This record gives sequence, structure tokens and C-alpha cells, in this order.
Amino acid sequence: MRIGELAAEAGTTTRALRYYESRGLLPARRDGNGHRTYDERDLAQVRQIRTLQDFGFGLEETRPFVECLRAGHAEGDSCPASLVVYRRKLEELDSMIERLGAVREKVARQLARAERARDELAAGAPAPGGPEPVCELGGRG
Amino acid sequence: MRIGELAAEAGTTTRALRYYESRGLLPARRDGNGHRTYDERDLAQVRQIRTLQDFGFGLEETRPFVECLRAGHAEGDSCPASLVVYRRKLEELDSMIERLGAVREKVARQLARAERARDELAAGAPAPGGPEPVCELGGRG
DNA sequence: TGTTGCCTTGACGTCGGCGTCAGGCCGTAG
DNA sequence: CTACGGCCTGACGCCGACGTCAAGGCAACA
Repeated sequence: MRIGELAAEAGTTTRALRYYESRGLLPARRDGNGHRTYDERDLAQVRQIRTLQDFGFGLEETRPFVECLRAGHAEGDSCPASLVVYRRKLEELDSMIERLGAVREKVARQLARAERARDELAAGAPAPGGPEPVCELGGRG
Repeated sequence: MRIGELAAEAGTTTRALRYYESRGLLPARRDGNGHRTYDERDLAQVRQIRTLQDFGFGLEETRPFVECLRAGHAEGDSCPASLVVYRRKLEELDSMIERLGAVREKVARQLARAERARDELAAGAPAPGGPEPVCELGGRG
């Protein structure tokens, strides 16, 4: 199969596949015309790459999985190096989720505080210490 | 105050401040030598930018807050446009956290499955359907 | 014989938020 | 006089994963 067909089968583009090759992730045979040719094993490798990328893995992080497939394993995560990447990614995900959760709480508290201040201003005091500043400097009306 | 001092006070760099200016976020007066001069209000604006960036806001997202401060408000989130950004960011954070949580579970399940397969292979069958493929192609030993 | 379609290589563009370097001005301290 | 520090502008570099364009080759089909 040629590069266009592989791209279609794997749900990606020819540009991405050439890029993988340039990174040493997807070596290609050539036919008489100099065109790249691939087989089912290459398709499995590309699918492995796409799956991991959907999980947020960087290209380099997919390398152990691809090499594991090329070594003949049925699954890309049958090799120790792949498991190491899994574990590292789990730690990354946990710390990212924790950080994002903390930020979420801070933003939520800021929003609640700002809304409270706005409501109090609207309800009670129509100018406690001078004229109100005008929001939206460059308003379009 | 000049740009170096402002950068030190705000915990950033002169390069970042000039970048903000180039984006129209931080207009600067000039002294006789053509040097940028700033006051306390500029400092407050820069601090607002940094705080939001620590929360993961992009520069453009800080703009309503900065303009709100420049309009004379004591807080950058006293204006409706800032609240809109808060709410949008909360939604983004929620969906990101949800996505990451789902990915985390998938990766954890993949890891568990792969470890189980490895253990079963090590314990039971030392070659059920042919020779084992060799992991780590380019091993360094 | 042209036209389409797929392929090739090479190289520059994208996005964000700056870092870093080059070349030069201004004021001050030794 | 010279060195140094801080400032100026302008421009290229960086990271990741490609997108996009240019210029050309080769095969099939009308």
C-alpha cells in the first residue's frame, strides 16, 4: 500500500506520515518509482501512534510502543519501556489534574467574589467615594 | 519608574513588558531620553497579567482585566467583560479536567492490562506459539 | 496530447510568549 | 578617556506537529 492509502486507513495525512518517517518512527520501503510502500504492520504502528497521541502523548513518547510492535509483539505495550512511559504519563496526568482542579477553585472563588461585589454595588451605594469608572473603554455604540 | 524596575517589582522581565506593549496591553509614557516610564497603576496591571497567566490564561484573555484596571477600577474583574472571561475559563477548565480524567482512566486500564499480560506470560507459558519477540531493539549492553 | 491524480523533495508558515543576540545611545563612575 | 550599566530598536530562535506551497516526475485515461 502507498502513503495515501495508509493515511486514509489510519485516519491521518500523508504529511504526518512523512513527518513520522523523518523522526525515525516509521521507516518505509520504496517501490521502483521511489514511492513509499507499507504493509499491515506499518498500519498497526501508525494506529498505535494516533491512539497515544489522542491520549496526549508526545511523538517521542510513542517510540517505545512503535518499536515494541516492530519487534514482533502483538501489542505495543508488551515491552517494559512502554510500561515506564505509561507510569510516567499517569503521574503527569495526576499532577495536571490536581493543578487544574486547584486553579478551577481559585477562578471560581474569584468569580463569586466579583459577582458579589457587583451585586452589592448595584443594590446599595450609587457613588460612595466618587464617580464610577466606566467599563468597556472602546465600546462599539 | 523605568522598565527594569517595573520588571523587578512585577517579577518578570523587560522583554516580557515590551512584548505586552507590542500587543497593546501596556502603553508606556516616555521620558526625555526615550526611555519608558511607568507608575504604580502600570505595576498593578502587570501584576494582574501575571496572576492570570499563572492560572493558565492566554495574554488576550487578560485584556479585559487590564482595561478594567485602566478604566479606574480597583479590581481587574469589576467589569462584565472580565466576568465573561472567568466563566468561559471555568467551562474550559471543567472540560479539560473531565477529558484528562477520562484519559487517565484509559491509561490506567491499559497499564493494568499490560502488566497482567506480562505477569501471565512470565508465570505460565514459556513459548505458546513460537519464539518470543525481543524487546528493546537497540539495547545498550 | 493533454489532463488528472498520486507521488517525490525542499522549504517556509503556524501558534504563544517570550529568550537572545546585534548594534548603538546616554549618563555616570573611576 | 574608558568602562560599565541600563536603555533603545530590530530581528532571528525556540518548541511540537504538522499545514501549505513550489516545482517536478510518472502513470492512466480521454
